[in-house]
Formats: sequence, structure tokens, C-alpha cells
Amino acid sequence: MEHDQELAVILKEQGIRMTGPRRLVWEAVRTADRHVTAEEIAESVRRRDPAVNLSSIYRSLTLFTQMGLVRETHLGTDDASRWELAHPDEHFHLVCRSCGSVDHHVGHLVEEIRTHLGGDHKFEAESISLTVTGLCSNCA
Amino acid sequence: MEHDQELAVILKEQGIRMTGPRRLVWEAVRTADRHVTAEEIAESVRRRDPAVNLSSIYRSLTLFTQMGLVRETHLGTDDASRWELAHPDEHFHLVCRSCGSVDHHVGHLVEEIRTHLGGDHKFEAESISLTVTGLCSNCA
DNA sequence: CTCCTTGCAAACCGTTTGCAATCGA
DNA sequence: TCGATTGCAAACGGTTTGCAAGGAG
Repeated sequence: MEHDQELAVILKEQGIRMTGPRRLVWEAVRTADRHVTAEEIAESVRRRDPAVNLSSIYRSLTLFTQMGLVRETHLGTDDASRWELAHPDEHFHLVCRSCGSVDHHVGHLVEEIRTHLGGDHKFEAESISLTVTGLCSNCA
Repeated sequence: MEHDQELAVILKEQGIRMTGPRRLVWEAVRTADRHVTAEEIAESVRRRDPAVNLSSIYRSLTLFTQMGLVRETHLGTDDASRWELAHPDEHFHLVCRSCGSVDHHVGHLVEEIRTHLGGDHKFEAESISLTVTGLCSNCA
């Protein structure tokens, strides 16, 4: 609930309307325990309101992405896009080839990379995405 | 030419036939100076043989990917897949938001990351993909 | 000669869009 | 009220597939 209001405030600040579909999509992404596809978000949304259309879900996701609230990712050789909350430090994905688990790794590496690039390569990094596939400790 | 033979040998080792489309796709990816889409590969291939079909190009790329000869990437929010030669050390992409240039950066960071994960996180990294978007030195 | 590989065309699937109806402020 | 937003259905674009013809070994 308080999170809905949070969204409402953010939207209002930018003169964007709060609507049913947007609230439900926001809640679905927020409460997801992993990166979810549009279809998975749709399932979650439809449990609350079966009338919400897939295209509205895409439109909400596009909006949230532009606002910086969520991030779109392409993990591995996956065909479909997946979305997650845009926590600034969670750019670091560990994808297990065996069990498919995706870990967020919040470490100092991202900042190190940014510094390294700015210094040695004069490359001004805005977004850093590090995806590692391999075997997690459970599957190794 | 010698590279064609190289491919022929690799294919033969696995009992896979060398064909015209495969040779042309291989050459197209090999001589590309950047990550190319299937359509770009098709253009290059058709300059040599207009009869080659897009689906054969996809089939060749799928084959080469499975054999570990090329790698499929999704750079940025790009919709189409792009392919590149699978040089083991070239997992590191610097994508400029302004001019669209893509640099390969072969550095020590990739190995550092691998070591870091193996030690602290017990994650056995097989493939590391680091994509950084931002501004290159020309555009900054 | 065999059966792997290709060209062709149609299917597929995730995503986007045009439009009229609806809803939020 | 009135324009932003939605549902619907059709379009889209990249990729895949079934099948008969063609080609490599």
C-alpha cells in the first residue's frame, strides 16, 4: 500500500496519471523475487484484474523504464526481455547454467570498473551490465 | 582462403559438411569489423552468392555458436541479435550511446572478475559478459 | 547412393501500434 | 469535461520450422 502511494507520488511529480494497470504492474515487478518476463507479469496482474491487457503491461513497463524505475534485461540466450526493479547497484547478474537461478551481486566491482574505464580509457560509463553464466555453489 | 580450410577442418573433425553457405557466413563474420546482425551477414553473403537464404544463415550461425566458433550477443536495448567471432578474451563491450561505436576491450578485468567470483562467491564462471554503455572519448 | 543441407514459404512469438471507448484528475 | 490511457485486434520484425529439392561425401 505505501508502495502504491510511492508510485502515485512519483507519477504525479511528472504529471502522469495513476491507473489500475500501472499500479498492478508496479506491484508485480516490486514483489517479484527475480527477473520476470512480460508474460509472467501479466499472470500476476491478471490474478488481481483479468481485464488488463498485455499491451498495457508493455506500455507500463516502457514508461517505468523511461522513468528509471525498472530495468529491462536480456539474460543469457533468452529470447524474451525480463524486467527488474532498477536498484542502482544491482547491475551484476550471476546466472547458473544448471538450475537457472539468477543472483544479484552487489559488490564493489561495478564501481571499480567505472573508475578503471574513466581513468585508462576515457570512457564515461553510464550503465554497467555484468552478466556471468556458470555454475552456482549448489550445482557445482 | 586458409581460413576457409581452417573451417573445413573444424567441421570435418565433427563430421559436419562444408558447404557454400557455411563458408560464406563464416567469412562474413570473420571479416566483419564489428558485431553484425543476421541481416548484415546476409548482405555480405549475397554479394558473393545471391541465392543463399536468410534461414540458412541463421542455421549456420546456430551451428557455429553451438561449436563455439561465434558468439551471439544482445547489445543495449537492441532488438536483433548480433554475432561476433568467439575470441575467448573479447567479452568486454564498450557501447557509445552517442555514436553507436562498439569497442572490444581486452583487459585484465575479465580474469579479475573470474577470480573474484571463484574465491568469494563459489561461483564457477564459464562465460563473462560485461557491457558498458556511456560516452566514448570522441563523443564526451 | 545416402542423407545432410538448403531454399522456400509459412508459422511463430515477443512486442508495438492504430483506433475507438473509457477513465482519471 | 477532456485529454491521457486502455482494450482490442491487427501488424510487425526477427527467428524458426516443415517439406521437397539439391548437393556433399
